Amino acid sequence: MEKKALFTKLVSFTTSVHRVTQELTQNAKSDSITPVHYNILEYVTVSQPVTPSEISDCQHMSMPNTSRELRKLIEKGLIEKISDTEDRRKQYIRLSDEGEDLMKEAFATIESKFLARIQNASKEDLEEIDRALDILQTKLFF
Amino acid sequence: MEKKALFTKLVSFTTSVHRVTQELTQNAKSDSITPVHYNILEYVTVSQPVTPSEISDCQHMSMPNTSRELRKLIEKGLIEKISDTEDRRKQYIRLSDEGEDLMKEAFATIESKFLARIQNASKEDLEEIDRALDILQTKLFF
DNA sequence: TCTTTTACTTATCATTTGATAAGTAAATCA
DNA sequence: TGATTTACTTATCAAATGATAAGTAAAAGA
Repeated sequence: MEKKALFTKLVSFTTSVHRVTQELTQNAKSDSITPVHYNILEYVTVSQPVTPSEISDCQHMSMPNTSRELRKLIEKGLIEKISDTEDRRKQYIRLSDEGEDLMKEAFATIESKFLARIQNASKEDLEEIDRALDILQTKLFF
Repeated sequence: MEKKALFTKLVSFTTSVHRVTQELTQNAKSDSITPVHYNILEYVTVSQPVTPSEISDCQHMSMPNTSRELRKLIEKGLIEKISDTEDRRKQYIRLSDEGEDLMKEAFATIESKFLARIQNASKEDLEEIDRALDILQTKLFF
């Protein structure tokens, strides 16, 4: 069946994506940052401001553990907590200036590795890649 | 610059891939299997037979830790170790029958979730997805 | 043959992560 | 107003993971 073959292809594809992502983010994650902390920071970076609950949901982490890790990140000066003015139970998390710097550096490292990876791609290749990303983003990884 | 935009697109794409992968493999990872063990088993499944050194390289795990985790998986009866007949320092790891069963079940769970995800896709969509996977696999995630 | 290298193991310790119970304060509901 | 729910915190314990030192046995090299 065709869908079965597609599934097999998907498995090796996601394996490759994970491998390449790991290669790209290797060393980008500044030392003294654990994987969990990096993932939280990455999520906050692209979605800020976010609530602890959202982080908990998205990172599949219990609220107590999320709370603990956020406290550690605050102690490291990488994120800030802001109370909601309307609902005082709610908190918003965003990067501190120091956190912004750290993530900017990380993304710069990742980007330069990415550019090295596609340096031999032609203009047509890049357009194909662009279109392929759009297709998979909308039709498979929504 | 166009490559910059492509990089931004890649970042949100890989984020989506990770999120969806996590959704698909959720619950597929039988309980009593840790993330590290699951990753090792997945790697062994698609690449067996593999040596401990290869697992160590691929999973970015030190040899001592790899050795320990493999011992645990052997104790659980999920993998087997076979000595190389030519080079007696070398070992080969492959799934045991029990391990095969476990991974078959895991992949079946993942596949059914995948099928549910693409159930509304037309034949044309599936062909587009297929082509897009090929393009990205060869031109970006090699 | 002697030295070095390779492949892997054992042991140990610190840190991270996961899980659970219990608690606070604010908002919502009835 | 009193009960319930929501959002989050604190505390604690067990388990998983990471890092390092030291060691074994076989192969390869000089």
